[in-house]
Amino acid sequence: MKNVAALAGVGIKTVSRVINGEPNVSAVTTARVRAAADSLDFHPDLHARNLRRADGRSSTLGLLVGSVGNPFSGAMHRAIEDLANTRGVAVFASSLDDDPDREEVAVSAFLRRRVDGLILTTVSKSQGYLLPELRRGTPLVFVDREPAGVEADVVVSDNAAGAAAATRHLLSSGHRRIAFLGDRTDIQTAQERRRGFLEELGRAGVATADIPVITGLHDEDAANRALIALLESEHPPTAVFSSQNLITIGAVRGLRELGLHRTIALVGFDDVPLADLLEPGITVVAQNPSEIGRLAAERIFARLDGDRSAGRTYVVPTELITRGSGEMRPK
Amino acid sequence: MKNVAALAGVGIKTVSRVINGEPNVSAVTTARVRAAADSLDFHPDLHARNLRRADGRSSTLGLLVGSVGNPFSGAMHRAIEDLANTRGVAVFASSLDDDPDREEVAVSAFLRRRVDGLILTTVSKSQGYLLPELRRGTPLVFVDREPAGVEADVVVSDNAAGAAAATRHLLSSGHRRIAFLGDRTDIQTAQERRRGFLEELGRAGVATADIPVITGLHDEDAANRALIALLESEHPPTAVFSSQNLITIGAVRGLRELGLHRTIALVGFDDVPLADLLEPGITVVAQNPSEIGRLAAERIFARLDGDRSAGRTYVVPTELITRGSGEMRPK
DNA sequence: TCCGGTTCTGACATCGATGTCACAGTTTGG
DNA sequence: CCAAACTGTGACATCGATGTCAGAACCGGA
Repeated sequence: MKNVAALAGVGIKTVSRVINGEPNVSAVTTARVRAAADSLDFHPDLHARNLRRADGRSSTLGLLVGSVGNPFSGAMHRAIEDLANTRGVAVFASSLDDDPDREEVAVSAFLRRRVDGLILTTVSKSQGYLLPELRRGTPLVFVDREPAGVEADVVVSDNAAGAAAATRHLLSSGHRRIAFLGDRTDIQTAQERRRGFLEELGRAGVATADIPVITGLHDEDAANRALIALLESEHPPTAVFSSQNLITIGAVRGLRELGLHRTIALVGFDDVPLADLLEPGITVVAQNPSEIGRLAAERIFARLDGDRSAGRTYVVPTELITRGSGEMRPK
Repeated sequence: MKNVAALAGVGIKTVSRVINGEPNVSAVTTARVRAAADSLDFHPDLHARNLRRADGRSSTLGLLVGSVGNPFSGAMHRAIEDLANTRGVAVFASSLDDDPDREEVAVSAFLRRRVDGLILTTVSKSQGYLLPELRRGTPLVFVDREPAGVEADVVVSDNAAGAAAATRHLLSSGHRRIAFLGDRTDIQTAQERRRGFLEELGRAGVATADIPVITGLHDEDAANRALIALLESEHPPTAVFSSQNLITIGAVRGLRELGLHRTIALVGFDDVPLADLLEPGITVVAQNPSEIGRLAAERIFARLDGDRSAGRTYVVPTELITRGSGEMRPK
């Protein structure tokens, strides 16, 4: 900026005025400054500006997700970006791989960069470490999973209700022996989905004692192996509820390997790409990651705009999409 | 930092020394400063540091992709993030939706934030506007598509060779009338793939005059409709080469709608999730987005570490994965 | 005891911008 | 015609950190 000022033969403050469109600069001066800035390819330093500015905003958001490589996170990220873009806010994203140790490190990296707000998919046991930051006024929104030990805005899918709907769907086709394939139990949504599943069975009067409930599956392979073992056991289920997309894919592979994909019913939680082109198509309870992202960003910006209301939980509904795999009746 | 210094009863420079692990601070003072910093939940301001620091690095990278919601970009993003993480560098990502107007705006937003390097998927006609930045020493890596008017590192898939391999594969099954479904011709990779396709036909001595070459398809729907029109025409092709993943999906849907998915051969460029579970499985020429991302990040950091060699183009090989759809012979 | 060399520490300028304020020159209104 | 108000401009402090430098306290050796 100093260089621009020197080249234009004006004071740096006048350059600042031109760059920021402040009034009271003559047309001639403005033109001279513009020309100088262009010829030097000048881009104002947002961080330096932020340092002095009254509101101290960095026009930056931090996003913590499972992995930026996963479609659910990607869709959320995109929705957040779209809203942030309209305000000139840039988004940092960081992948956690559901590893609690990385959570606090990643948050700290964002805080050091003075993000205006944080949108996070929780992994660790407690988010108490965020309390000082919350008190400092940094808007916080938890997405996909509910936090522990912090009161803030939360945007989640209706996990229990979605799981219940999936279960009800299988029950209504006459299934009674429905296997549950679940993710690691330290993941909050995994618990919720299991709860929804079991409660729905309870409501239907199905004894849950000998229902196969398998948890701790965190990838395709584990799900695949678990399902095969189950189907080869003495009392195989007639239907399967796979409570996460990778698990669903693992389950589909397992069913195909045993040639049972037209025999055993399957409903998955979370949509899977191309699920409609498989034979049979995979029936799923779909989440709405774009809507989750959009809402989260909306909350952040509302807080930045001065909303001081108490933290609220926003529940985004899930949708049962029937495609064939979930409508087969028990043999 | 001033507050920490006051609370610990030392000068701010001493706090700076403790935070940065500089030598010559007594154990007692260090402990006092640490305690004060903890009790105030102090996070040093990276931007302020960056302002004064000799190297002027912001520990930040800018990434421009098609869309953070698309799996190809996601995989690339993830690989870049993983490498960046090992150096404490955070990554900004921005989606362009292949819209040239957004490119320069997004780059400018990154430049204002003083990113240490830029990794970009080019959309606009010319990247000449980046020359001043390049001269200034900001490392630039172009990924997926080659730039125009700028000499820098480039990491791309072997588009022409991949397309040629796909074409060869179809030719070897006896197909002669192979349709080409392509993306917008202003996208550089789309051109390359078309070139690879046509050249391979030429090498095989197939007259390209009456080969259906359709371009300008940018989404599933357009591809779907184009293929259906083609198959219902007077001289339908016996095989299809769909040169991009959304086009492949649209083509698969088209074939199914007409009941021709076991009759017309199909090879796609770019892998598609769950392609192996379809019937028939989709034969594709797969790219390696993780490797592209990894290489790009590696180049950026090499430049930051002082590599001054001339810009080079790195070509990441593609891989033909046969799954059924590409191995059907013409009827 | 005194000297030179460490070790520890803080005052101050600085990075690139903005906020405040003072000041000169130009209008405007009575 | 002069005071008041407005317009256009730049000097300087400031944001939160680090780099420089100088000074105080302490050390060991002659």
